[in-house]
Amino acid sequence: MQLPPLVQTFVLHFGEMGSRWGINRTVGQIYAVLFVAERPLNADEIVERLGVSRSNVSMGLKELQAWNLVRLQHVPGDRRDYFATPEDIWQIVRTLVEERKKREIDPTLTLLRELLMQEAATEAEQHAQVRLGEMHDLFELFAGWYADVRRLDTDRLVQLLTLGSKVQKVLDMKDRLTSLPGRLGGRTAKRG
Amino acid sequence: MQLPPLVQTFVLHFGEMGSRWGINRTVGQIYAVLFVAERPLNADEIVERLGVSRSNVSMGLKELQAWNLVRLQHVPGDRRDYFATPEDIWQIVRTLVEERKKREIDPTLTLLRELLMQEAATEAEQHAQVRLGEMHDLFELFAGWYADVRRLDTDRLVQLLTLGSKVQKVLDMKDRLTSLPGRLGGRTAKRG
DNA sequence: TAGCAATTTCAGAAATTTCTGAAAAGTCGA
DNA sequence: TCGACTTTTCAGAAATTTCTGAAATTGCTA
Repeated sequence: MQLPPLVQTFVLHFGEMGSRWGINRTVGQIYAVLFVAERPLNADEIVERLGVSRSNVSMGLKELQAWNLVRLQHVPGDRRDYFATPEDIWQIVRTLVEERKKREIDPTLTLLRELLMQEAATEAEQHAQVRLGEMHDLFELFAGWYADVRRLDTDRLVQLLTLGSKVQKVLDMKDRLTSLPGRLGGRTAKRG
Repeated sequence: MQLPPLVQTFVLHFGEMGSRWGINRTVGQIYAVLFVAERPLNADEIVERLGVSRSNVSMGLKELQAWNLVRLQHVPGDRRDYFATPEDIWQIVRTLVEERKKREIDPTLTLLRELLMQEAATEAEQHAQVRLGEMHDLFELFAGWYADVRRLDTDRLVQLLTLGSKVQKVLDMKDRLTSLPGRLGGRTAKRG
């Protein structure tokens, strides 16, 4: 691995974290290298810096592009593909929110819907369906939340996160000023 | 695997999703079985339903307890340990928020702090530090957000998620009624 | 302390994921 | 169309993670 110490530490850490974020080590490292790079890099430059195989970098870049976490660019007079992370760090947040929804929420929501349509034969299944109903409502709430957050522009996103401990106060305020639709406590919001 | 079809489908799916959520298949399946169960189950009952080894269930339960996702109970006159998922599904949300922070945010935040303390020798390292500074601020914002959300009671949590497409409106409202601390756009909020 | 029931530990087996090298496919200018 | 350069694919190797069975440990009762 051919990197200044400070950068190397960051890249290695990001590689390890990758596995906790659903991407593999090399993909995490590639992202990290591109994130701190002063200019777009081509695949061979990444190979050089990380000391992994060319094919591994190729696959990693493909995955990062699928996640919309890196952008393909071209340098005039150079046929090779160059890659960079989007300049706006907030774009990353929006991307991650979107991908998480797609990978972690939506598939389960689809399955839960199907299971709730089925006829429960036994008593055990009936009880299970009640529980699955609760989970369905929870996931649906999350799906909506993620979808909404994704649509926020950067300023609003920053605001939302900066609210911090004031979330409580703002919710109180909202409470006073608007009427809430439907029932909320206990069983989560009722479907259909 | 000894389960009614509907439950089996759910359990298998949850096992697969587990890997996307940073837990392994069996751990996901154990959680799923407990979630739909009508009463607390002991380890052997879980072994029976899932068809995995006793030791695997033991380790899985240990991990779920570490995550605070299952609770150990005792049945009078029975020496065995019984396990159940907390009755309040919103407790799960709070738990997951907390664990995500602990596993995904905090370690990176710590590292970034350290790297920002270091003296940058080269120009490349100086540029890297600027980028790491941006990432640090982002992670700090997230850490604060997670910490705040974790503290919300169930009603507020439901409210927050139910806001849905009204997030934008509420932020506008907040904008008008309160003064915002510090700078927000462009470079994320400045440190110390 | 012995004897039994339950749980935990852990080394190695099995399964899965990641990575590589070699070959194939794509792209461009002449 | 050829040839040089670049990227992609993919079968098998390597690494990692998960799972198991056997043994050790814990805890209880007598």
